[in-house]
Amino acid sequence: MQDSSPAATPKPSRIQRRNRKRILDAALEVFSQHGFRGATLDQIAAEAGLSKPNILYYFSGKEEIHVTLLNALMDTWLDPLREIDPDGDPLEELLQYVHRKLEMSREYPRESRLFANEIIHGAPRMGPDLETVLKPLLEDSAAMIDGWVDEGRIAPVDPRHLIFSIWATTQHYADFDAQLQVLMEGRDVHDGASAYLDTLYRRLLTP
Amino acid sequence: MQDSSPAATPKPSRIQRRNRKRILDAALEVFSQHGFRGATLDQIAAEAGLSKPNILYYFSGKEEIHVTLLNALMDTWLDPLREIDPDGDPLEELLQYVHRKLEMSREYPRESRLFANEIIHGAPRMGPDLETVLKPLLEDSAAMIDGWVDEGRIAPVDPRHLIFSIWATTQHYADFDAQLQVLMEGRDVHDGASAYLDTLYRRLLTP
DNA sequence: TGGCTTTTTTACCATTTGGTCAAGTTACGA
DNA sequence: TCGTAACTTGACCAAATGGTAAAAAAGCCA
Repeated sequence: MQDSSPAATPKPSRIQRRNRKRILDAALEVFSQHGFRGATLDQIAAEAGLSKPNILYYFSGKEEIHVTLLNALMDTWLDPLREIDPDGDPLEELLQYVHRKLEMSREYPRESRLFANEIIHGAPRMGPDLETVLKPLLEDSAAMIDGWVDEGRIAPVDPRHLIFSIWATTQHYADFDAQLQVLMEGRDVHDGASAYLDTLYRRLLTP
Repeated sequence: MQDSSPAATPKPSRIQRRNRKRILDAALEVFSQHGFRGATLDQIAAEAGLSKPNILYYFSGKEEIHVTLLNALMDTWLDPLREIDPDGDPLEELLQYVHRKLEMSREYPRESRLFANEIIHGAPRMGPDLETVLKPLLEDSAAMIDGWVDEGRIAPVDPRHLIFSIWATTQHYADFDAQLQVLMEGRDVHDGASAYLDTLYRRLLTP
């Protein structure tokens, strides 16, 4: 069942897989911390425990590493949205979505920052994916929510801005962590956030 | 009433003021678009219509330009929060704050992105300001909101997370503009956002 | 207008950095 | 175990970039 089509990549060897993974892990760390321009191949190489030319043996350049990360990210990042069950209880489904997104911000802050950084700078390497992957998914989700509103199962709300606000509020906890560390010194940020967001969206959506 | 203390900067000439302003304007444009590392002095110089060495005549280096921008930004950025009237109607005061912040995101998206970029990368140049300026203001505001809750004038809510969510939802429209342009192609983003956020926070806070 | 200060430019420099290349070294199937 | 392909590395390079030095030009005031 493995790939065997003619023009495709032959077959990644064990070493290939191991080193590509090392590189991508290291690159995620470095890119999410310093941004694309701020990151250097030397840093990535050091973090990965490989030499710089060796990294360029596995990837054609800095750009390709970055794009690979972004593409891989996109899917996992949107999974929670896909997992919303159109047949479930609307309020609970949406609240669960909020909590899953918040959880992702805590589990994968580097991915969140990588993504935020890319968008802030005009999404120069994500244009196509935004259009072909994100947009259709947003439209589907919006239609679903609109349906729930029409049935009177949640309070009337603009579905797109609802989704934007969920993205904004949950990812904020990953992207602005440095600020929160200063402002919430000592307090448990995550538990407070979870409770607050639950209240926020429950009051918004309860019919 | 002008400055005349001994050790202070003598007196900025007309040319000084004009060129420093040009440089800061240009730097805001370039930094907000490419980030600190991604911006080059040559770009700033071109944008400002000055030569690179001339820029270094007015600022000691790239770093100083960036820090100057960040400091100037901090104050105007927090003004809306300071303008909340403790004696006004709580719900209306908070909603007005939301709208003012949203307005700032639309009027000054470059400033928003500059700030976001700095925080995402760990706030390496804003640590002190966060602690001395932002934190006290947050604490004051939180106390005020807590007071309103205790008096039963707004629904119970965690004041700090409330403020965080206002920051997140409003600034999102500036920081993630590239994404919104793709997703909301054609639609009027701002009007929708204004109406949505009004609903969101009204339902959250109405006692 | 002459002389002083402020401003601007031309020509450089040192470092960083993405990327190349050819010469090793290692893994692995026959 | 031998040969070939896969992998790794040290030595380099060219371009980009932050910054400097000193001379030239422009303002400004008496």
